[in-house]
Amino acid sequence: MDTHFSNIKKYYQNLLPELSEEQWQYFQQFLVPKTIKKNEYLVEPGRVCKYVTYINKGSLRAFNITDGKEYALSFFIENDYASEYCSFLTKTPATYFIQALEDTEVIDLHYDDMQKLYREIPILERFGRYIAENLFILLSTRNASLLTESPEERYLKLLQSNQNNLLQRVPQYMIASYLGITPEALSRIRKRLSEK
Amino acid sequence: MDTHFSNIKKYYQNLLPELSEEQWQYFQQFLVPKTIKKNEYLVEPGRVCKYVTYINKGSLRAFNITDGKEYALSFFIENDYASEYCSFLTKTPATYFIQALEDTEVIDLHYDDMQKLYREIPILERFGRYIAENLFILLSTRNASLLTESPEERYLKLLQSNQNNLLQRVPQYMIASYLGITPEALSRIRKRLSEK
DNA sequence: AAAATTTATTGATTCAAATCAATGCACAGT
DNA sequence: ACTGTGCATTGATTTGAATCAATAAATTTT
Repeated sequence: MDTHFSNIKKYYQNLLPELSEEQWQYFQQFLVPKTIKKNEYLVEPGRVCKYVTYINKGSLRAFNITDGKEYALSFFIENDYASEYCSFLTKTPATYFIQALEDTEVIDLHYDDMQKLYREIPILERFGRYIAENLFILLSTRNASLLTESPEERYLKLLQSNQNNLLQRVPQYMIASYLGITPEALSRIRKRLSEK
Repeated sequence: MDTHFSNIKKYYQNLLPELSEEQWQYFQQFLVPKTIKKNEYLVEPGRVCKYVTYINKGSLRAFNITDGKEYALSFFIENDYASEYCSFLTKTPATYFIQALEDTEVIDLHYDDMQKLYREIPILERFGRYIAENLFILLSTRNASLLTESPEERYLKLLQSNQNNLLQRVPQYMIASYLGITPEALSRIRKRLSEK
């Protein structure tokens, strides 16, 4: 089996056991593997994001720049789908960057192919639904957290969950901006916590 | 035609023109109209949210209480779907309240019926996908706003959009908590703006 | 219409994080 | 090994919003 596709195949089979081998083979034609070098962009503001991009290996971050300051919106790691999904869905220009944090192997699926596949393999609608539902769940949590928790609480929760060693793989200033604070503020929070 | 269902039917037909009249009739059986009196709860933390609830007339707000303080997560108005959708999707206990801001006419659809309908009328999967996608888009915007904008900017944007006169229908202290600030802070922002 | 309750405004003070600035540290390239 | 660049820490100061407290205005109840 093509090693490029073994992870993504597992991903689909897990979410969608109904998908037959023939359907998968058909689907696979539309998947385009590529690599993104460290610091290169998968998505840039102003351009419509035309792909959903499965991550085989590596990591990316989504961020925007407002008044010269960077704000990390999310991170993506192995087995995630990275996309400026709002732009993708509405065909409007992306509002943020998605950038590789390291050399990253991904698999693209084009918007038009995805729509075509929805028509041809209706069960994939369910897949699209799961994707959107999961993204919604993720964002809901983050939203409640930004609204009701202090930066310190947010940091502690991130520490606890620490998905795929994100904290070890991502520079601290990006974590800070993900938490909605400055690098200095995060440094002080860490100091405060270590003194306890 | 039953007046209860004319709005929701339009809603579905708009989003899903493929849906036949027979399919609609079948679907309609599972819709349960009810009314919620002002200040009553549609959803309460700790209980699993088993319905998605279409709003025919009226409004609701989602909020949680942390350290005795209320935080408004979102508002729902006519032609919205109100639900603690994370709880609904994952069958886990709701984490916040949804409360009627006025006497409100709604139409419930039960989780089990929805799953059943997905199997029986596959095209409805697409509907579920649209719902989740739209919720995701809404939350993305809010998220970026909470992360990158000042309270004053957030208030100005809310003023500009002012969906369905939300600002006229909702007390100021709830708007404040939606913006992530105290009522006092919002009062001062308004004063500052009016002095310009 | 009066009373009671809820909501909004204003002022004084406190507090947490941003900002500004300097230094220290670590790793990458030469 | 040396140099440069990017990242993290620490300190001093400023700033914007929270908090506490009092009053005023608006709504609801009786």
